[in-house]
Amino acid sequence: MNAAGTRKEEIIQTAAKLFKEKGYSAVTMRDLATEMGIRAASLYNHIDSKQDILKAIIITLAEEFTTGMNAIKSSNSNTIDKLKSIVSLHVDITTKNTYGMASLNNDWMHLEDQLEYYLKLRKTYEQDFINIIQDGIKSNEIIDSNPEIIMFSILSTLRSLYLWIPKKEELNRQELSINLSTVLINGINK
Amino acid sequence: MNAAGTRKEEIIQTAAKLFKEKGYSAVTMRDLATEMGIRAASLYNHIDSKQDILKAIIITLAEEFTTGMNAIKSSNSNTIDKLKSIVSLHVDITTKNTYGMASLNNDWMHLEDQLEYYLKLRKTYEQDFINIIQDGIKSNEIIDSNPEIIMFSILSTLRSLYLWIPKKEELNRQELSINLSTVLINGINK
DNA sequence: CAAGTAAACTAACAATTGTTAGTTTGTATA
DNA sequence: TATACAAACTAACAATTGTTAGTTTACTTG
Repeated sequence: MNAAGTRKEEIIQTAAKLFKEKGYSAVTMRDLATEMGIRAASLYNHIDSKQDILKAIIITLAEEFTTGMNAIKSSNSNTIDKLKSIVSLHVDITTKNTYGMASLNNDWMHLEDQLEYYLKLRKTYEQDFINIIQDGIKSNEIIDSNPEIIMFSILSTLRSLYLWIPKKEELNRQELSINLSTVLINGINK
Repeated sequence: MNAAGTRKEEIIQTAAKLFKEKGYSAVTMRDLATEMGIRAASLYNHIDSKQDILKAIIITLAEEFTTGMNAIKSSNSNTIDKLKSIVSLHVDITTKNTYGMASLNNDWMHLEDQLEYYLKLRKTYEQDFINIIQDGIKSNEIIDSNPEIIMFSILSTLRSLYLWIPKKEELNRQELSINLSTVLINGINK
């Protein structure tokens, strides 16, 4: 039983929560222990190092995004539907792990051994995203504007979801996903 | 001559650069001194504390945004033009101080004495932004969608500009501002 | 009951942290 | 030439950091 529900997983989730509030560097192992109601040394019965925690949080999420993107790009939907799927992917993952998304966005540079691997996953993700946009421009489905600006604009919003979702509990996932897609794709001009 | 060009200002700008790369907590006074080519203790001839540097970076920027927003909301432009002005405001400030924008976005929670003041400025800024959107919905200038989602979507993109502007040197400010306004306001659907 | 094990503990470490005190150096001004 | 001052320096501090070693506690299982 080395999956969810273990003590290690509890520690990682608690760490993610603290990392969201103060960032990886500002959270001490004693902070984390206090939050868990134990002593700092006791943490090491379950995890190898502080770095080990960060790695678990970030790499898990980055791989989820990679898996999701692979499914989307190999589907035979049109461009608009692919973009809507990307929005849903971010809403889903962020809803399930709001705390972890903060680390993914803000603390990836503190990865040590896994930094290169993370950067590779991110770069591939962004390239896949741009390819979808470029296909949509060629097929005349979306406006012929700078693909990087389009991606940047959408992705910035999706990457910031972790800041915003916790405050909007009344809005369910599907509803948020649809609203966001509308605003991002159709704009707000009347 | 206590403004730009002083040694203190050099230190603050260098600090902002390091803070962008690793975050406030992960940058030590010795890191900063090394980057300046001096010893850590020498920094204290010019600044009061590490916290003092963070305060200078963040509060200066936050007040620039407040000033800009006050000008926009008291203008008698229509909603679309006000939104375009907000885009320009962010592009301008971010272009002039890319490093500082990283601290504003990611290290505000490490403010001590000035935290409350910062939060007040931010809250007011967001409320002004929402008011502009709500006015635009009432006057039928923009679509009747959730105002918070609209603000969140636009503001997320604008707040992420600091990550993106340094990589796009060929694109000038005005061009970027126009492109972004188009995508954010009119969407990408054809 | 005996053995094993998960999970906590105390105590300590070497390194690093922000900061202070006091001093030296070089340059500009009176 | 004497004075002042900006800006660097060395040396040290008390506190905090991540981590290790070794031990104790309380269940669970054979």
